[in-house]
Amino acid sequence: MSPAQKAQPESERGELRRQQVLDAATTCFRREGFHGSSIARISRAAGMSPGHLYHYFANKEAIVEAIAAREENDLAELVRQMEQDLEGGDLVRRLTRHVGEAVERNNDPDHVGLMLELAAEAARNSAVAQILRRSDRVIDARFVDMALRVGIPAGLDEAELRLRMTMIATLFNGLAMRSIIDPHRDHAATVRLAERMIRSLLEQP
Amino acid sequence: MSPAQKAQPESERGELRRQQVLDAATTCFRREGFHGSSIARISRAAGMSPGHLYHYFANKEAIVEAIAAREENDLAELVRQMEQDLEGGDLVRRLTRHVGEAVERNNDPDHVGLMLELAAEAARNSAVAQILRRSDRVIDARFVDMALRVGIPAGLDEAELRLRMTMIATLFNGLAMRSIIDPHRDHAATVRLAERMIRSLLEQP
Amino acid sequence: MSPAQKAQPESERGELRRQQVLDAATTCFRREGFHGSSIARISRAAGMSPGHLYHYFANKEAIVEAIAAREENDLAELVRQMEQDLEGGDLVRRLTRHVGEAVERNNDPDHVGLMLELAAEAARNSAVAQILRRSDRVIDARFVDMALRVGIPAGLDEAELRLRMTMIATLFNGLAMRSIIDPHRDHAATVRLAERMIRSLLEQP
Amino acid sequence: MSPAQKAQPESERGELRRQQVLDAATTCFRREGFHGSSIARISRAAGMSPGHLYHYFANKEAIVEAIAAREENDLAELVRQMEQDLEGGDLVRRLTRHVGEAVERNNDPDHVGLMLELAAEAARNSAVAQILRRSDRVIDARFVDMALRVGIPAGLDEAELRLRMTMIATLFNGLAMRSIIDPHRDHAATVRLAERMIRSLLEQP
DNA sequence: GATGAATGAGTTTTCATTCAT
DNA sequence: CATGAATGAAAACTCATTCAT
Repeated sequence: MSPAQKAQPESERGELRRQQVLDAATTCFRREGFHGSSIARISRAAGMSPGHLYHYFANKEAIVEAIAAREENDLAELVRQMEQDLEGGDLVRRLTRHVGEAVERNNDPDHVGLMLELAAEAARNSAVAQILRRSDRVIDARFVDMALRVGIPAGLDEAELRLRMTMIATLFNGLAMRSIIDPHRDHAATVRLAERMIRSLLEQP
Repeated sequence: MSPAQKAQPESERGELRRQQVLDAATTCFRREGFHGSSIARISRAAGMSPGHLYHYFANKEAIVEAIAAREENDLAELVRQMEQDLEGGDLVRRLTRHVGEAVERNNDPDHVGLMLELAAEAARNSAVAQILRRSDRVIDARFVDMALRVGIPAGLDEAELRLRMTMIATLFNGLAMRSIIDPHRDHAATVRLAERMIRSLLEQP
Repeated sequence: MSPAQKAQPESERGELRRQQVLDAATTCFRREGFHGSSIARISRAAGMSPGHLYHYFANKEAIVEAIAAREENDLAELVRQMEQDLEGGDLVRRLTRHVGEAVERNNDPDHVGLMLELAAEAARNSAVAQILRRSDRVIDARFVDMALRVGIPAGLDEAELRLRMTMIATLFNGLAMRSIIDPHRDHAATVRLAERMIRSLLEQP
Repeated sequence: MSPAQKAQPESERGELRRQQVLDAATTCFRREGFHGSSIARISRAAGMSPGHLYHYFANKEAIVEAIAAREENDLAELVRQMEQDLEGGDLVRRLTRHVGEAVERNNDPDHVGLMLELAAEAARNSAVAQILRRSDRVIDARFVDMALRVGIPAGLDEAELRLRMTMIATLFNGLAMRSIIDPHRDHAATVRLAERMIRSLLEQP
């Protein structure tokens, strides 16, 4: 309650608490799924009373939606890494440099679990589906932007690039799903073949 | 009403009722998810009392497991079609002939919804995960069998073939997931690029 | 279906099946209590279908009552042994000769469990209470008869003898209850003190 | 509304509500037994919703256990009376002065009903059995303490005293059970004979 | 006599949500 | 802002009982 703390805009502290809830809920959802995570548990994990949680979210559904909005598209991290990559090279070289990590991310049961949870929810809940769609479009645009900056393979126009990028995203989605069925897959072979498939998408017009 | 007549239909009728439950549950699960489908609803959809449903399944979990076991691997239909395909040609040609239909299947919200539901469940429920893993291994073996009969690309041994086939399965899994986010995707382009990716996996050693 | 079998009085075979149910129910009740034993389980234990069980008993309550009626008073076995005892001696000597066994019976968790189950039921269910009361009176009469034949302690009339005998029964009931709380009690000491208490009831007018 | 004022009543109120549940459950259990008393009924009797009852008890079993813990050993009241008895005299005289009341207590259907219910439960539920055992040991120790203070009969060591005290407890347990079968027994005669049995345990080494 | 499929009310328990403080 | 007591409508599951065969 120091003056400094009080001077902090109300909304800032509120936003912090809101994020606390989302972090707690994310952890719970990963471990137990949406339906396995009660408000009581989430609020306890967030260090707040169940009643107070409703100060920040209208209902449980709103938490799910907020998490869906916050949860990044699978390619987001890949794009970020490519954007920050100073080594250069053409698009394919830049991409393949980070495939290994992307494959690894899609083998992490925590990451994959929440993704599947969200996808399954989106299949039945159009509000969640729209949220995911929106964040997909955002990362899509960012990827294309970056590709245009770096230089896109000869013979591809922007529309075709967009299509091919979508297939890369599709491949990573698939890797996520398969990690459930085949959690001990051969990492090196997976990376090698994923790279090959990506190259096949970008190297020839 | 001879014993023979009576014995047969009795057990058959039980099996029929069991399948009735699974069909009803599948419908419910697609629409509402596992946790959104109450036993009351499922039993009503199956035309039976909730109590009686427990004659056929020990608990809700057992229904989920039975559905997981019944639900075919994504490649199963593809392999079946290739096996029945009389037009011949090498492995790649046979495969690509059916990619269009496979892409279409993975755009069907009903099919995809249940698949995601199962995958999300498997991420937290090892019993379901094992069931999916088992049926994956079965179709895997069948695919390899067929490929060996048809003739596998030069330079690939069986182990490498298996790895590549897994990537094809992965791709279809990815198509399923993306169909949620992007349900109106360009079918023709998707087929074209999927074929290209598959070819990249099988045409070069 | 041989003539001989058919000649058997219907009621005899029926009675046998009835007893089968009671035996099965007794076993179940001992292990799981009345409320823990479902008709399904009892009928399975009796080797008959649940539906058919209702051929012999109107409802579950009727089974409980039949078992209460069949279940002997705690003193019944003691009296039987005394009646068959050829060694002779006066009443006290005859009694004390069998106290050890009676104590042992009241330490058997199976015997005691059913007894308590019946007593607890009787406390809330007057039909069962009356049944227990009736069988108590029967054994009571038998004990007094035997005592009169053997010769009762000087100074006791029949009414007083009856009262004292009741206290002996009470003592055994108490031993049954305590065996739950103190299952590893010192058997020898228990017998010694029980004998002493019984002697105190019968040796002095 | 100072913190101190607020803190105290808060936790006290919770304890009060908890006791409300136990009181309500005790009443229900007496009348209908454990298994005949549904949570719905208990919560209604406690003036609270079924859901809220689970704020105070993890499950029905926990209520049973709490009642078992609260329910005093049969001798507890007797020992209390003897401790407060200012008239003095030796152990036997002190004891016999309160036998009448103890017999009466063991004729009260409410008291006896719950006791039998607990005993029957303990016969199949080791958690409950242990609780009863523990409270038995406590009162046991208190009885022996008191006896040592008052002076124990010549010729008895502490171990033997404990054994005999156990037989007194056994006798009262027996009186409880018999009160179900023979609710209209002759009170005076019962007291007279119970005293005699107790005296036989304590007057001669 | 005998079966076991079928019912539906009832059980314990959980949980999102509200509200007095 | 914050608590947590309180609700009541579900949920999964059980079971005595009935009845067509």
